Amino acid sequence: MLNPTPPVAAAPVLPIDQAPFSGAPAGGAALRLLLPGTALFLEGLHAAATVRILSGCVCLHQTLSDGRRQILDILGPGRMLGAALLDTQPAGALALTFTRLEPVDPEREPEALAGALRLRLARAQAHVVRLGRRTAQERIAAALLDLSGQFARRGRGAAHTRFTLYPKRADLADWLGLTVETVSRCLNAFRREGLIAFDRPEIVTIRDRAALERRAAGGSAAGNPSMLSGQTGGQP
Amino acid sequence: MLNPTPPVAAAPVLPIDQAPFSGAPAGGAALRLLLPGTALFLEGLHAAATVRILSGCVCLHQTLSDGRRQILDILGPGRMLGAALLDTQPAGALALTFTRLEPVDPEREPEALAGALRLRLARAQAHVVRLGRRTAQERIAAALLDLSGQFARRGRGAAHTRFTLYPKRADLADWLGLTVETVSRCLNAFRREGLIAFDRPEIVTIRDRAALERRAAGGSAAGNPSMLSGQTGGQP
DNA sequence: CGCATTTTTGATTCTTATCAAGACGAGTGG
DNA sequence: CCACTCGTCTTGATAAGAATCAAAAATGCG
Repeated sequence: MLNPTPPVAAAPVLPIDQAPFSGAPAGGAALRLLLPGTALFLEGLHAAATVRILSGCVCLHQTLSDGRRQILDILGPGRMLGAALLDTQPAGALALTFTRLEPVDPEREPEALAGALRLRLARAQAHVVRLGRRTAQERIAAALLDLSGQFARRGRGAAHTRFTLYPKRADLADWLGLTVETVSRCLNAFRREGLIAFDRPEIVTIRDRAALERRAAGGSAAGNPSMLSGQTGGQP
Repeated sequence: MLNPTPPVAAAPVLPIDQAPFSGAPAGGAALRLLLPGTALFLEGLHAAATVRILSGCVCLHQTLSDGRRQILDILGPGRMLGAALLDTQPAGALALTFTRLEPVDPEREPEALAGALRLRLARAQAHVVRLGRRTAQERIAAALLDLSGQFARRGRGAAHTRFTLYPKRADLADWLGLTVETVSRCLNAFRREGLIAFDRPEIVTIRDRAALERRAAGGSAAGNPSMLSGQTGGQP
């Protein structure tokens, strides 16, 4: 079990409040725009830095001693990031696309911070469930549902089923404990079966959400209609 | 991927403040003693109930729609359990041995509660790392180190290396996303190699902690000395 | 266009789940 | 005390799933 994902073509590692492309919007508080691939240096982060994602996508990850990388969570708009949400473990964050951040003052909204912490825990536990004794297809199906919840913009009325899959195949692999090849095979299997559709690998459409949910819950191709599991989060 | 663990020979499911064998110790606050196999009903738990484990062992678990069970965490003395630490997900707790609980007043020690929440998150993330793309032996090795940290009573001076493995093989399997057979095979492989020792399956001695740490970090039998990973928690 | 990255597909190997059955221990009842 | 049962643990044989190895398409960029 090896073959660490080759070191990401790393953008410069920056302390969280020196991210590139800073802007100063109306309110006076600094807004930040991150380039895809920008790494936020969160390990020895000083206390007060907490931000909220306005748009884009960030992954939280941990690099293991043997070079393997484990992505802990993938965060979309509305989710928070920073000191209090950071644990003792060495961890880092990486922008997966152009991402806008907004500073959060923990004094002004302590509730939001506590809520974010609970959300992180709930999602971490949901992810444990996704990883424990589940097949590759179950994991991928659950991941697609999770990400669609975070990144599909819901029109009023019916939910849009098309969304941008910001994490690349390698990111999904590192998140779900699989290999790039397996991720690709599963996605294409789902496409052949008509559960999802995509022309370019990054734009995914969910064609049969119910079937995907069955897959995520352990139902095989021949559907076993049962309650769905997991799926925590979504846009607040 | 199936074969749900057969339904645990379940003890009665009780609201957390009606656990059997209640006692009233000196302080006036109620102490509770749980029998092995006692299930604490945590799903729709009303707000104020929070307890601290004084002795024994409790596992937090989630039962999936298809009957499979995922153990989220295994808690030893000092760890807390209850409302604020409980997430939206349907979850339950199970005493794995005789367990004494002490009620905690969130008003009197809000810090402890916040700390417990952070510890839970840190451990959940560590567990994600354990489950993601790691071999059975790596998972078992990491689990043994974790549990020894929580359950080996440290004499002053050198740490004791013998501890009670409260979770049974089936519990370990449900925790680590493996099967009972694989858990048994790994433990016996470690024993044959002299990393650990046990006469009865429940009393384990760590004979070569450094080697176990290498295994947990991904080193094969032919050791690759590298930094250890994971292992969060321990007795406070 | 040519190069680098990402994605896809195929062939093979390895790990672990699955299926099956035996060993051990503790508790029960004759 | 022993035969019996039940639950747990162990061990073996086989098969399914995913990793690995290898290489070809697709995509994006300078």
